[in-house]
Amino acid sequence: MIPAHALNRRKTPVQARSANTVAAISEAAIQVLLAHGRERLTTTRVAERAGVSVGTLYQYFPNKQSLLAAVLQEHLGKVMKATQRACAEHHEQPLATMVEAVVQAFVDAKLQRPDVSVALYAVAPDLQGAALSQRLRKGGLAAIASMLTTAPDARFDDVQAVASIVYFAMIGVVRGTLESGAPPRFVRGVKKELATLCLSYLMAAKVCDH
Amino acid sequence: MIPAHALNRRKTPVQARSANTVAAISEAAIQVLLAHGRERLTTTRVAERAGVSVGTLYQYFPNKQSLLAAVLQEHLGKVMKATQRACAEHHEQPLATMVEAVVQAFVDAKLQRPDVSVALYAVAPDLQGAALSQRLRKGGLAAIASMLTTAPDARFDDVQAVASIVYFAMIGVVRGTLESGAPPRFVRGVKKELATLCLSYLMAAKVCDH
Amino acid sequence: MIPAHALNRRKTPVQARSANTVAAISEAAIQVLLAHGRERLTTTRVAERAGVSVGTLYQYFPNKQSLLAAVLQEHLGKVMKATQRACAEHHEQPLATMVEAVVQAFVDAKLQRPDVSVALYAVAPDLQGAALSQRLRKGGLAAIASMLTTAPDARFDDVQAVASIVYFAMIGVVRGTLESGAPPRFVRGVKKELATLCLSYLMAAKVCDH
Amino acid sequence: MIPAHALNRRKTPVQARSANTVAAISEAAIQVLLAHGRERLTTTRVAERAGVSVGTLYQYFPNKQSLLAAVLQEHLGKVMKATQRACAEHHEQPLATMVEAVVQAFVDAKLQRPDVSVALYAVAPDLQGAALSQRLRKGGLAAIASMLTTAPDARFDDVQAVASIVYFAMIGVVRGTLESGAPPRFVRGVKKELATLCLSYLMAAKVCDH
DNA sequence: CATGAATGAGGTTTCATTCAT
DNA sequence: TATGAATGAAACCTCATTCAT
Repeated sequence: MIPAHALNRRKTPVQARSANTVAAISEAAIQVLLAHGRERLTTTRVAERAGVSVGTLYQYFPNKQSLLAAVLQEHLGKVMKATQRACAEHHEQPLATMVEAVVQAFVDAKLQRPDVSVALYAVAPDLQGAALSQRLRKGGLAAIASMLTTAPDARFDDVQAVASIVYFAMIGVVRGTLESGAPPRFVRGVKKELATLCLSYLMAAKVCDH
Repeated sequence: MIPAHALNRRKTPVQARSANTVAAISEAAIQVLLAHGRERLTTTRVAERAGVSVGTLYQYFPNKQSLLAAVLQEHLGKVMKATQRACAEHHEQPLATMVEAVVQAFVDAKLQRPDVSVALYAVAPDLQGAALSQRLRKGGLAAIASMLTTAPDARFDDVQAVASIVYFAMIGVVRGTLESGAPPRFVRGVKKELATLCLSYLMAAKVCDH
Repeated sequence: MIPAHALNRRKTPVQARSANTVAAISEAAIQVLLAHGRERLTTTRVAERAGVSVGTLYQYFPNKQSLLAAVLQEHLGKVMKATQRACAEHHEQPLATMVEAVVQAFVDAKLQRPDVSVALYAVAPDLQGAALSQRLRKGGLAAIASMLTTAPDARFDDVQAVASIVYFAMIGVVRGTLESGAPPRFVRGVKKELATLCLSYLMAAKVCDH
Repeated sequence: MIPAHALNRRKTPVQARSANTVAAISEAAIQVLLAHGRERLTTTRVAERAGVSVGTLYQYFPNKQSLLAAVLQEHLGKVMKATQRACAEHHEQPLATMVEAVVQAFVDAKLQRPDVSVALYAVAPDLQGAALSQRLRKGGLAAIASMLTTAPDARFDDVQAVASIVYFAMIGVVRGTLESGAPPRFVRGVKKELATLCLSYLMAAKVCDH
């Protein structure tokens, strides 16, 4: 419906004032999402919360979708970046080290703002958001797969497949736990289990002669 | 906003004709969801697709939410039922058997209508849907936990925690795979990996003296 | 911008009630145009004036443009029909008779609702309206040209060209007179001059040997 | 709504720089009109196209209407001036000479920028524009009427009426031809026909005893 | 003088829901 | 019971205009 390019921001803030405004709007979007839920997130409400007028909002975001996309992008982007960094930094390490590092990075990133994570689960499916999620998923997957290839103590028949199992399991466990309403503190405790889950699977899945 | 009881159906279809109508509407809702996406699912469109008038739709569902809730309920309910049955039927079996049975049941149920599964991911977050998902999640979790308790070859410190890891991992892997756009056929192939994932975790997590 | 098909009406009124509603809306559009001018013609105002809600308006017209197009179509259509009929009914007549008949028909049709004519001059240029005007112009032109071909007392080198001069002159004179704010009564008096204008031109333009 | 005096320009450009700016803005308005159409002509877009900021635009024009009025004024003014000059210069000439001169002047002026002529047809009706058109029309009419009075070879019962017929016919033919999408070159060819139209009418309309 | 970020009234359009037929 | 015309609140978005920098 909405052409893809319509999701980009309208103007890059040049003056300091603008930069603030844009940040305020993004943050307001999250606040409204948390306070009112996806259905009741309206551009007017977001602008109001950000302390600007609707018109201002539309100076920076061509439409509602693009605003949500930006917010989603920012959040999921951070998580993916963290994951990718962890992967990159642990090439050639033993499986156990890899797993622990990635799980740690992923969970910590998600828990940076647990409420936002949960709220955004509801936003992602919105049409264009799907494509975005897709892209980010691919990025994470690729990073994990390429890391696994370098493991000195394991070799896999189909790294892609193995990586996706691990990745999706990780995502699923964190999401499930968060959505269960568990306090972030508790979620953090899940890290150990998650590491066990991934590591034991990888050990079981690796080609045996190592 | 909408009181919980308003999500129930308006009248129980007593005549055969009514039952058909209700079924047609539910199915139409799914079709519209698939064809137009959540945002463009309107009661009028659903009614039209079902071959009835909006008025008729509102005879059976007090509001749009209740319609979506019913659809979601039906689908997720089936999956949960299948999972629960598998659990119940494999009490007191060795871990390996348990895991295989549950994974099999869960995945098969989800793949009954893979497109619908994917489409419904977008519907679930809608306010009341969250509560519904919550309930269904709890049901699945309880069934798995209680099954695991009876395993002759394993004992767990915190079955609840272990069960939720397994359950969420399962959900995550299936969801991730489906959303990646993988063909159902491929998803079926994931069953083996999923069983490995769960089983190896359970073996690693069990209290050691067995 | 707006695809052409989006200018058609949304549903054909089946019940008597609907037919009334549609008529009321069209008429209201004209009233608002006369009372407030093109710039201040809003769908809300039209609906209000028609005594229905905006929603109702949009049941019959997919957008504002289509409403205006319908009104324009109706008015200009009538004028063109009248012109075409006059042409058809005076094939093979002497030039003088032809001219008088056509001028008479055209002016009378326009003066049926002089205020509407004037108001609609402002509406026509709106993007899609241009195409519509174009079509109607072509219709009138063709009718006149084909009539002129049958004149027993004249032959023309380029009937198309001659016809368009006559037609445009007619349109221009009526429009100019109406826009000058002359009372309809006066405009009617212009008919004689208009006939003279057209006839003397045709006599001067015809190939001489008649 | 807008008081008439608000249509005047805000400051008279005294410095050369200002004069350039004003010209650039006017020209930009035309460009935008041609490229985007009346509906999508916005002050921001005009300013952008002119290479200045909106603020600057508002330094010279108190509001959008005044900008359009200025553009219209400029264009129609030229046409009227040309017409008036031709009239003034051919007092006391034979009818045929008069007609040829005026037609020539009018058409040439209009064809100076045919695209602009067409585009401006859409702008004229905008509320205040009507008054402007009115004024200009009157000017042209008066010039023609007063010229006709001096014709040595003709006398008219009602010069005003005769002049308006001629004038409106001229306007109508040129407008109709331009709006038909005919290339300017072709329109130029119409001049001869137009002269015939006007002259033969005047001959027929004059009081006979000459 | 020029800039362009900010404003916010107001326009178009949608859609869940009702109710007379 | 079924219908579908009617409703109108409320959403999204635009754009003329101002004013602090």
